[in-house]
Amino acid sequence: MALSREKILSTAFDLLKQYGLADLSMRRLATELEVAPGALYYHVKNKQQLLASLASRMVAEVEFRGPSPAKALEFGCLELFRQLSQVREAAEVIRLALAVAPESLRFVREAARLFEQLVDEVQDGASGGSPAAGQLAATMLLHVCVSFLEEEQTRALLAGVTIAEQAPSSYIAAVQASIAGWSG
Amino acid sequence: MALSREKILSTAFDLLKQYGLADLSMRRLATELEVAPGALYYHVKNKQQLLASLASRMVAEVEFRGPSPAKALEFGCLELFRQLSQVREAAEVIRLALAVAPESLRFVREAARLFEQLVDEVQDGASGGSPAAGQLAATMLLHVCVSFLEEEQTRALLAGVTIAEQAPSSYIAAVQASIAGWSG
DNA sequence: ACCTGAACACCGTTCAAGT
DNA sequence: ACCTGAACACCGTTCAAGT
Repeated sequence: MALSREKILSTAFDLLKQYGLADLSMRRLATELEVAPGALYYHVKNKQQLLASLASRMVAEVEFRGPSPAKALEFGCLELFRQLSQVREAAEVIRLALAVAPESLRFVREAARLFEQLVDEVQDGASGGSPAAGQLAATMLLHVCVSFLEEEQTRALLAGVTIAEQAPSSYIAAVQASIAGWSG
Repeated sequence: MALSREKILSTAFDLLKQYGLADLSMRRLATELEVAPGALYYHVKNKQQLLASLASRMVAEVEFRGPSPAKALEFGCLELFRQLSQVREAAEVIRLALAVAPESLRFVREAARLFEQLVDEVQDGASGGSPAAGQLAATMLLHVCVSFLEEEQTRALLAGVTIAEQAPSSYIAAVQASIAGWSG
């Protein structure tokens, strides 16, 4: 089968899950795909862009559902934890994308929208929270989520146990604090 | 002058400030110090430990002062911004230390103590917030601070301007939200 | 005790040349 | 259009040998 951007991305994802970020090199990826290193650069611009695309894919399926903006945000964060818990070094990859192009992440766009609704609701005038503030809150929330996820993953690694898919109470507390702090 | 751990650390700090993390390699550092690369390993265990020590030094002088725990925390975060604003890639270096050994950072220990006081105050019984919760809140706060600092630094870099030492309102809002969310 | 020289096992990226 | 081969300019870390 010929090389393709899609094939590169999915193999990179497998490598990340199995061996971690340190072993996800362009050369290792090329070896895995049985091509020369240079071949990759015909399909992706560079390693940074590849990792940003990987981040998008990692959070692409997270959905926000709930009776209120606050509940939907909380739900989305729990979904996020479930989907990233088994992905080694998910935090670093997400942060890279957050630094380079936050709006490229569906999670950020959705969460920003919900934060704006949340502020509208609390202030219950209609003038509305500014979109900039919404995006700020959304990136903060994602930063908090991945930081706590990372802490749990590190803990699990050191303890030699597999991490639960269900987010621990400390994670939930941090998420609720972040949401509450923003809508107060 | 003979090589020493101290000299290595301060030169590494200079390199970080001037050229950024990507150019802070063990080999570059050795060249700057006019020694062979291997010489460094007589004084530091490895690059990771060197960066963790650098992180400690970067936040060592931040002090928390104010009439209440909440105000002191806010003050400390503003101090943090001032002290890190001119340090390129401060965020990445701090996060590394947070992942490896959070309690090695004075900032985390102090903030944890203040969060415990804060919770005691609000609940105004004396039984006390657990130390684990305090440290959790402290690491979250530091994660939020460096994430927002990073965002400002990136923005300034793209705009081609030098970042202000005074924290912007978005930073202050994020800090207040984090503190408020935890004491609610 | 402290440092050098040299090696080992890697990196990301580019680019002429081939098919 | 797509890929190889080979190079360029680097990495972190180790370790025998020297002073």
